[in-house]
Amino acid sequence: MAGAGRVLPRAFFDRDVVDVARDLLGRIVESRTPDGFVSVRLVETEAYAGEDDPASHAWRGPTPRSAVMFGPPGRLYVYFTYGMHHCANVVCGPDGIASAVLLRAGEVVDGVDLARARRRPGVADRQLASGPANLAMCLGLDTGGTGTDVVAAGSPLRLRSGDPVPDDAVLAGPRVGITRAVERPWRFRVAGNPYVSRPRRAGG
DNA sequence: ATAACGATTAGCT
DNA sequence: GCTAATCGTTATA
Repeated sequence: MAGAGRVLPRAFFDRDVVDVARDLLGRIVESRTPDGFVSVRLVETEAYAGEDDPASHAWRGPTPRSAVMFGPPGRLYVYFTYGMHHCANVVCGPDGIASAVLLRAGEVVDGVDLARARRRPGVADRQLASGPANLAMCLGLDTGGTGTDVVAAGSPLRLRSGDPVPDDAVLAGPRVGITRAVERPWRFRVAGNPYVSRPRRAGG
């Protein structure tokens, strides 16, 4: 919204996915749907580096589900998992290189009422978007959002420049919920921020 | 056609 | 810390 800065250009996403994941902290994701507007300040992300990354959905080449990851940067990849959850990624790197950043957590800064309505009743505000599935829920995203161009004018989901987080305020640690390539420290979060996905030890 | 499992979460011990 | 919930995707036959 006003004050959230300019819409991030496609070139922002057309870079090394690890750099993009770190640089997305402090940026604003905004969702505009028929039922309203919600915006979230990102505080936690993860990088997935495509065919070279055993933890990535793109690891063994394109499938119907992961096809969008192999396309141009700036598109959404929303997948359904555990029979009940949706998680949202933004495709990064040049066309043909399947990498993406998983949006893991954030602070709802606008449209809090709508975000609350999309979550179970009674959820604390600091937990509204704490976790990738919770964040996707706040934004009203499901697999139908896959392919959305977050750079296009009038897109229902866009990213704005917000206030970038300086490197010395960023913690890097292992990614969550994966069993392969666990050692790659490609989860990034804002140090000491209360809106990160559920309480974890510092440095983790 | 079928089986195994997952980039999770909430609730309970 | 442990586990049920729940179904699309993927691999295998």
